[in-house]
Amino acid sequence: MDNNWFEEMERRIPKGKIRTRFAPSPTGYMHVGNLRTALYTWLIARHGDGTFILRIEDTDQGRLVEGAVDVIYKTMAQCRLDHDEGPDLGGPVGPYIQTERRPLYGKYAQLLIERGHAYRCFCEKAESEEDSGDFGRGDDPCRSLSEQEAQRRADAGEPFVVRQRIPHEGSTTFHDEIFGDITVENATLDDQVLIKRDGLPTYNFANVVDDHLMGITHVVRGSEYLSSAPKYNLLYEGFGWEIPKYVHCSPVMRDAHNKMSKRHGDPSYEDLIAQGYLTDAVLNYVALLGWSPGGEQEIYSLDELREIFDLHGISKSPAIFDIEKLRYFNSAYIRAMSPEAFAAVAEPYIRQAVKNEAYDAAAIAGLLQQRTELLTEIPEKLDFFDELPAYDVELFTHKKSKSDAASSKDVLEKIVPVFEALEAWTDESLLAAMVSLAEGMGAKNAKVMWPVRIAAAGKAVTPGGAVEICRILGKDETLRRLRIALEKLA
RNA sequence: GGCCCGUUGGUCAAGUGGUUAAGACACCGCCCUUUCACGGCGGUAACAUGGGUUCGAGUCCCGUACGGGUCACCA
Repeated sequence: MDNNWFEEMERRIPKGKIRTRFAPSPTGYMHVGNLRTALYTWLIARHGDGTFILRIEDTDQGRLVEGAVDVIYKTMAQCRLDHDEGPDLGGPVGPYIQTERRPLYGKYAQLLIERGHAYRCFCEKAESEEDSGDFGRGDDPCRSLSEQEAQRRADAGEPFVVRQRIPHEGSTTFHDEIFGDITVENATLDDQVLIKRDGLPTYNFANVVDDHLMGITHVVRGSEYLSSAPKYNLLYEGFGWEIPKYVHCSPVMRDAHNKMSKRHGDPSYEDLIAQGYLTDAVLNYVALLGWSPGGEQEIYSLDELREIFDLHGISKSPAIFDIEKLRYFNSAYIRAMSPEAFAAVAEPYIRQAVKNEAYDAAAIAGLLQQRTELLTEIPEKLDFFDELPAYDVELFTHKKSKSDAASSKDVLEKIVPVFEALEAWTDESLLAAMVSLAEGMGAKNAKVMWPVRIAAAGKAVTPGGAVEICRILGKDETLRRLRIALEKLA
């Protein structure tokens, strides 16, 4: 073995700073749990002024998805989870795509074999579940093959896998930042495969080698890997490497029994955006799904999260994804936007419903901002602008303002000439006109406002009141609609 | 089934031996009001369970139940 090569690899490892990595396998789908893992991983690095790395784990040749890596880049960029090293940026410990690191794993596996912590196994691939269960639990005949014999068969071209040699005796304790110390009997661990028959490493082996070689200090991953973690310790011990901090996160669930999944139709990050959710709201909500900063505050910007993030607030138990609460976060984020920013994101949705350019999109956005939870809900709220809907005179009946068909007819007959005479068509002039009519009639404002709004919009629920609706509609269109109402009420 | 892990209101959760067991979403009621919202006020609702330890347990220990994970040449 080339000791210089190993030493050179060790020398390349950056030391001293926090280094974390997000290591997705390219499936073409960024589900919510994935996004949360990426967020926490990024947060740990950024909170500690560390380095955040993107690594692609593509060792499963059977599951490659075209364009999947682009989905990852795009999502990370949209979420502003920037990385410092990765396939696209390079870095001191690359390459950052596992299939491009292929030769490395073989060398480290060989090192383990020489040290007696691994062995070549020439057995046929287990066909049935029963077969696989017993093998590798120490019963694998290849485990006791002499090194000379194994080398001879390998040289003869006989296919093999490399398995980890787990001790039959004793126990292994590993430490997790969230779950604490976990101890298992070595006898319950199997001689897991390290190098597959195709020469590529398994996830478990590639992870250990790459995390070490890339100087990763905090390994963040799903709790489904918890039970294989003790085997990692044995691997680290076999190599004589320092064990990184492990942070296992419980899954994000769709209900009490099932994880969020594409198969069940649960939304990915992209789906949520398409459904009208804001990236910042999604990030904020996801951060709090399974993690708590402790206080009563719930709304946090990415910068604030970076400031306060502490991995010890991560929960041990799974959290159910609640779309209702995400919706609430989304509406809170929308309301907190500047009017200009909201107008900018809302405009495309406004124009889906309002084609008439005479109606100002920014003005309409002003009405919508305080009452929009999802961007995609915008068009349906605006269907009365381009065309007055067909509506029933029953709409003029309103208990609270004591309005009915007769009173509405009376109000509209009186307001039409007032509106006709109005020179300025502004919120102020419209309001003044209607308030003074109400005063003159000895009625509450609502008695006037209700029929005007119904006549102008033709529907019971509108974004904005009579004043705003009339203002945006303009004088001519408003009067036209009020006269139509009078005909209906005649 | 073996091994590992988990369990505070419907949901997210605070809580690290002494609290009237926070807060948020959802839900209900009231108020504000030109509709719907927004906002304000209030309400319903929880420590899975049985034993210990202790003056005292949601907090510590053991059992049970329920749930999840894992037991792949997938990650």
